[in-house]
Amino acid sequence: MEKNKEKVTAGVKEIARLGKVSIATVDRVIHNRGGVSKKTKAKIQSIIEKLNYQPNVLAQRLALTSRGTIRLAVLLPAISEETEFWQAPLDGAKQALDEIKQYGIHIEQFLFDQNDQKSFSKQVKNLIKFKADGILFTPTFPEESTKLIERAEKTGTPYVLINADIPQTDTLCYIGAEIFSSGYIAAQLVHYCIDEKKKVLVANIAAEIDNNYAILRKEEGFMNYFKDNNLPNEVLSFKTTQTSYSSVSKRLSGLIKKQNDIGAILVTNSRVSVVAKYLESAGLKDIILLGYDFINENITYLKKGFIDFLICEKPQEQGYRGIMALFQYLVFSKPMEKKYFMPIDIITKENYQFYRN
Amino acid sequence: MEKNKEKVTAGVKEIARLGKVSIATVDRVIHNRGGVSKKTKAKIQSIIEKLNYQPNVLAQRLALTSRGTIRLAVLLPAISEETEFWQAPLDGAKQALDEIKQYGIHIEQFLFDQNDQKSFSKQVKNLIKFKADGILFTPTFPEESTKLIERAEKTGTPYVLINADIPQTDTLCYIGAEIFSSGYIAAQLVHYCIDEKKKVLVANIAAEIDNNYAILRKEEGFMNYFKDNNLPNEVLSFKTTQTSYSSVSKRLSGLIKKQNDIGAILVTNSRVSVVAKYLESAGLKDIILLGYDFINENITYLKKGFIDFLICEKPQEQGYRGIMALFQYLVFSKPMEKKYFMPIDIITKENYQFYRN
DNA sequence: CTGAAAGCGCTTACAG
DNA sequence: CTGAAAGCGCTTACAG
Repeated sequence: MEKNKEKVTAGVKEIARLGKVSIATVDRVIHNRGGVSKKTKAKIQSIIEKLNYQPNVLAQRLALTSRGTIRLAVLLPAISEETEFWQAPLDGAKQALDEIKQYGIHIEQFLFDQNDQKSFSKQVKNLIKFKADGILFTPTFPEESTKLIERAEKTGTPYVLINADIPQTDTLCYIGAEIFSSGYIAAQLVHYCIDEKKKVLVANIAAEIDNNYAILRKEEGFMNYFKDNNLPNEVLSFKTTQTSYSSVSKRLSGLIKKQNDIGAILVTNSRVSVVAKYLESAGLKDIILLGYDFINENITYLKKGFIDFLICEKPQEQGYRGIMALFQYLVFSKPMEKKYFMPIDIITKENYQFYRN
Repeated sequence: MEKNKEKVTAGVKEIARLGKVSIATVDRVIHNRGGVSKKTKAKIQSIIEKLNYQPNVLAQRLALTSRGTIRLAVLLPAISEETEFWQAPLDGAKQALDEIKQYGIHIEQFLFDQNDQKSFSKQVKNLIKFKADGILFTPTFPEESTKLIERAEKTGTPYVLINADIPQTDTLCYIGAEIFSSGYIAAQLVHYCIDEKKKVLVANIAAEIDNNYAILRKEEGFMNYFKDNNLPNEVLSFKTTQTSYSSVSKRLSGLIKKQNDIGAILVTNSRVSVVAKYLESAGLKDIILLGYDFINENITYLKKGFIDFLICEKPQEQGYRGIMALFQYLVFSKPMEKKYFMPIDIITKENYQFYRN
């Protein structure tokens, strides 16, 4: 390999030489640590600017290695029979950990039952006992989450919300989709796929609905598309807190028998596979079915042709970015972005095999 | 911040201590550099395994900083009036450079006119003169590209192809979409959006078509979807090497007057905005229009509703990943993936604002 | 075949 | 307010 020997960037040493000071002083100026005379500070700053100095991140990190472990807490729903969705953010967090564990990062998991508020509260308590340096979580239960946030702000602990934000709250950092849009675009797809005379069914299948901001907001986005575009399609609503297949299929079949002109069904969360299973058993191939999340059961029905579109928001990347944001913030004081909106991906039978969660 | 002082991972020093050798010897064993007695080597290896030693990448890189500059060459089409598409991979390469320039990486650009084979050949010559340590390029002209590859393989220079592969050639590393699928999925969308009685038009608008593998392969994918699914839609073909608006619009309007039942048009590359402009001027709002690439002109017509779907394959990320792969390969001997398929993204009016190229 | 020492660019006690 | 020195974990001449 042919190589040059010239330096690409000047370092603290060079700045110190030009400024006729020690590198310790240069470091003080760079990081505004104080204890430097105005005159020296100005001189060094001007040199830094002239040289367009860029710190060597490698060396920075290396020098900090000995500082001890940083403890991050992850508070997310456990995966359940109902859905494996939450595996993805956890995988993302682990992937991040692999990249940064060398720098003394430790992650502790606090998993709760997403249908049980008490289990959430309990894990919040454990988390507080753990005294994390940073927190990654999803606000499944808004009230308890708000308490956690208040506590974190009091102790100055940085935190990142993923997957869903808390409405009307000024959270430190949210990484996830703009949920309204994520419902809105589902409606656009329906609009492309069905006739104006057909009816549309919105199905909310979750143990907890009224308190579930993500579901409500998605539905809102969905309905608004029809309003905004003056579409004449009749939109029906279907809600159930009984998420088992037997219960859902029974209620669905009753509804579909009454309403004969349903052209499309949107399931507002990852439980779309339950509906797909019903459509398969009932032989209803012509209804366009849309839902959320790239999980195995859903992919199965996507392949079979019973699910037509899955909308996904890279949950794994959300976990990954969340941990990385905390890391960068804690180690390099890098400010966190208030809102980092993930892309809203459209997955079909023909592109799912290339998708990266 | 609460912190632990315990080490997460043992380093070479600890291994040296346990093995009663110097760290230089440990290093020799780790990297198989030779010059170590069998006995010592075995001893050290067993310690390394027992400790599950993971090298500190930071320190590795830092120690290599002084080794001099690595020179990477980027060979891509220049952006032109015709299309700004190639800005994205270049931006990606620059983004990668920002992250790694501290480690002595230099990038030289060789831009050519994608409608002029001679300009490609000329830049290949310049590139060879440059004596790059690694090459990132797109094989716009397959024959010349093959020559470049042969030369690179002879000199042992690693190279990465982006955006399009060379068919039937065993290239070292390809980063981009599976192009056939990228046409196939366009057909799926058409299938969802139009009636069986409607006709479909495939438009190839490019100065060079017969030699353009990407366009041909996309069209193949598109046609195959209709075949595979026994769709009755008549598929018409439209080809022109005159890419200007005046020429395209004239020919299109002639064709559309003759064929009155066109329900959808697919443009096989980024020139879809030209067709959109025509549809706008002709007031043809009901024709579904699909094309490729997230570029400004296309987004404009997406917003206006004349383009319905854009299919994108993250060109910026392709450039980014390409440079990173070369960097990792040259600096850390990390083997390159033979094929890294990008996701095939579907962009509409309602999700484009969250897209990350 | 092996080791002592210098260096990568930064941060951090510590001394003055 | 300022500087000399040690250290982060690794690599690399150089000496033996």
